[in-house]
Amino acid sequence: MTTILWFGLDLRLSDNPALAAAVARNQPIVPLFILDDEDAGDWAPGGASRWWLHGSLAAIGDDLARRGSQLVLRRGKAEAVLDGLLRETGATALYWNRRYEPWAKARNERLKKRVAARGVDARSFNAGLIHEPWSLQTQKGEPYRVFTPFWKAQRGAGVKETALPTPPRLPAPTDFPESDVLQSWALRPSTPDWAAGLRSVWTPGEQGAQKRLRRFAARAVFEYRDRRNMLGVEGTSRLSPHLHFGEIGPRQIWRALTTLAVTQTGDPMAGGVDTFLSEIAWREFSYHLLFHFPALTSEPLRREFDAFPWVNNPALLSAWQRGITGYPIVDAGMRELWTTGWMHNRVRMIVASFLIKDLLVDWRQGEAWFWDTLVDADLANNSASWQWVAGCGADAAPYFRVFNPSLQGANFDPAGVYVRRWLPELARLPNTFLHAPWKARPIELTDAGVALGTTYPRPIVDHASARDRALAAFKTLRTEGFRSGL
DNA sequence: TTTTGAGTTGTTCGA
DNA sequence: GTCGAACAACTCAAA
Repeated sequence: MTTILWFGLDLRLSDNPALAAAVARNQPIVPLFILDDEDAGDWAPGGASRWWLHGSLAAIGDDLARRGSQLVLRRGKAEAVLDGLLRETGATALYWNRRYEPWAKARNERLKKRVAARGVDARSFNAGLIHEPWSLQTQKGEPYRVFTPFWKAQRGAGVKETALPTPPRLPAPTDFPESDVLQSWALRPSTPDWAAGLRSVWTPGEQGAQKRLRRFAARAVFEYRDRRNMLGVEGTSRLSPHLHFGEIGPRQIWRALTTLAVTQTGDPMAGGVDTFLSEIAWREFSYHLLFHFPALTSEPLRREFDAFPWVNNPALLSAWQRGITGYPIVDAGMRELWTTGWMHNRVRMIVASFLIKDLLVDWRQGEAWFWDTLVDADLANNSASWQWVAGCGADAAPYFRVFNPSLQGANFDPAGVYVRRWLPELARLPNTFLHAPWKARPIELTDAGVALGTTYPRPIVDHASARDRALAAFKTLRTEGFRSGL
């Protein structure tokens, strides 16, 4: 009467519906994780995500062991792995929390039918979203295409479900099935080991997630509205990778912050809570879009962008990736990404705008780079956000919104803390020129130890003319409307 | 059915 | 230095 509990992007024991349902069944549980790269195809986790996944699996493995259980690791196509394991264990139930990536959704629906046909109680639950993508809809019964009405609907609906407790023990089978050794999956880099910067910043796993939440709730959330765009301070939650892997759920965050705000002020949305939860809602909106418009990952939602004259220039793309564009705020961001697997949200917009509008490089190239380098790489968020900046997505940025990198730097990093942290070669430049070194006089560069073109690059494009070029290119588009959902 | 108000994150220009 | 307008036109959501 064994239950197989199949983990995915829900690597936590608290408030985990599939786990709670398995425990309630009161039969032996076999916890399982499948490394299903083949199923995921192009969207198998990238390098930074794999590093995180290793840590997260190790953490939940330990948590399960402390509760008398054991995480079973298998690799391959999920349907084949599950066929085998159902046979090995004679399990009569298979529970998991839902995923929404198009490849996973299709696979799991197929799998559920197949397994259920054999008499196995196959059930899926919601651990990853506040509301299922099909449960929020406009009055006409259609998916939302604009964020604000979506957010109003979501806020109005709130979080009804109460938190599910962490089970103190999981009933164990007499024997656990064989498991791969985590190390053998080689999810972490070895030669070269580029993960030192990641290790110094992040603690994958449920406990790391709870710690981040506590830290954010203790202080930063109440200043979130004012400080989230300040690059020199830690004004954001840094919960994104934990959320992606489901080490914490959005409902847990919602409950924790609204409860805190009520206690302190009587208003559940007080201070920065409303602003922060609207960012959580952006994540939900991205999933909403991905669910209803699965082409989101690789095709512009607005059809007219099919004809956009993107520039295929590997040298420009490479300069952007390596953080040698000559625009300090862009280069600082790209190096923060490379070093830590994460980038401040404001800077993500700046570098994305630069790639798309200043370099006219196809947004999908940026999407792919982020996919490989971000520890929080998330198919819904990544796709929706790149489309948003490119102007081809839902509720997209107007075409004339072109970020000026030196102005953005001056506005959001006025003291140069962020740029100096990631570009030490510019550290001695005075603030006046830090975000536009090409404007400094030779003597000022020399004094700061900067040799443009040698120790730090000259700008690879002139922003003013690049802006004009982008505006001209975007103007050629004629509205053709939304890509069909199917 | 028709109408209406609104739509995450910006920049530049000219008064 | 500061401020408002212009940068398009369209689509979405709801009344």
